[in-house]
Amino acid sequence: MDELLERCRLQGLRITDALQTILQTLFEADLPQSMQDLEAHPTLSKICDRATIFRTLQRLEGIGMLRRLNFSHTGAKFTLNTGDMHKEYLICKECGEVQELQMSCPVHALEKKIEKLTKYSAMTHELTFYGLCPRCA
Amino acid sequence: MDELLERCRLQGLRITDALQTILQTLFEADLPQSMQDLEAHPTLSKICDRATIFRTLQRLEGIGMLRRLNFSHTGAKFTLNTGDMHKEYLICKECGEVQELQMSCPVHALEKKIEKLTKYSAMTHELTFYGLCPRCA
DNA sequence: ATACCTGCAAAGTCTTTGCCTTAGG
DNA sequence: CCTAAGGCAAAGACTTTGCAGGTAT
Repeated sequence: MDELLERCRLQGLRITDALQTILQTLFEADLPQSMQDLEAHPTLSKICDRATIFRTLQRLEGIGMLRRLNFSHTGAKFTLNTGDMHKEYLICKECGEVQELQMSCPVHALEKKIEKLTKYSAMTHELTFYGLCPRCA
Repeated sequence: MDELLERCRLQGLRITDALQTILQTLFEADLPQSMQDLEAHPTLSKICDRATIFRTLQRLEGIGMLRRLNFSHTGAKFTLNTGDMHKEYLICKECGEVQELQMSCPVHALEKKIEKLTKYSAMTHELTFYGLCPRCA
């Protein structure tokens, strides 16, 4: 957590209550959070408003600390960017439940290949699985 | 194309001008189309309005004829669902250019495994690559 | 004839901005 | 101090819906 703040500081961000609380929230949440999740967060909702959350997320994404995930149906969600490693998710098409998948990235090597092949740079990818959870099936 | 219409008919959809033109457009377009792309389409824009496009896409997706792709930045796009096969795409983070990737699906087998492991059914996935195209880099 | 479709316009839903104030470094 | 960050309210950008009238089957 302190390390995260340090990274922000080095990138020139000011350490405000909003910033700290947003980082804290994302840090504690084991699943990606949407703007709305954050707006509804008991602590966060008290100390800052929508616009601040929005702009803070924007800044954090800007310095590469956040990964933005674009899930169908549920809209964008954010999660802390922890280096090379990243997780893939499984979403229920019906109720929107998000589940983290335990596996190493199956397309990492492929990504490099595409980078060479297409002359695109700064490659990243998003891999998301969708299905019906047992309850909704 | 006739086969597509036949599938619609069998599913109980009425063969209207809007339906035919939308299918035609998606059929001819080699890349996924967004609501806005379709609204701006010279032919389509003349014969029906936004709401009709929206509802027609909804119906087509409902009977499994469309695949909805949720790309970052650019919003949802649609492409005809051609059986088991599906394509993956590479998007430029800067200008939004969409490029089709020539490869067989690298996570098909994995999908089955996850299906068993998680008890989710009707599994699908979305795999999209993002990068900076040569011009934007 | 009768569901199903459509157009228009309006209501939603989120995301994003402008502008002036506050406060971190 | 000086500039980044925040609050509030309003503008945007799309997506979605209600309702009255049209049309495929």
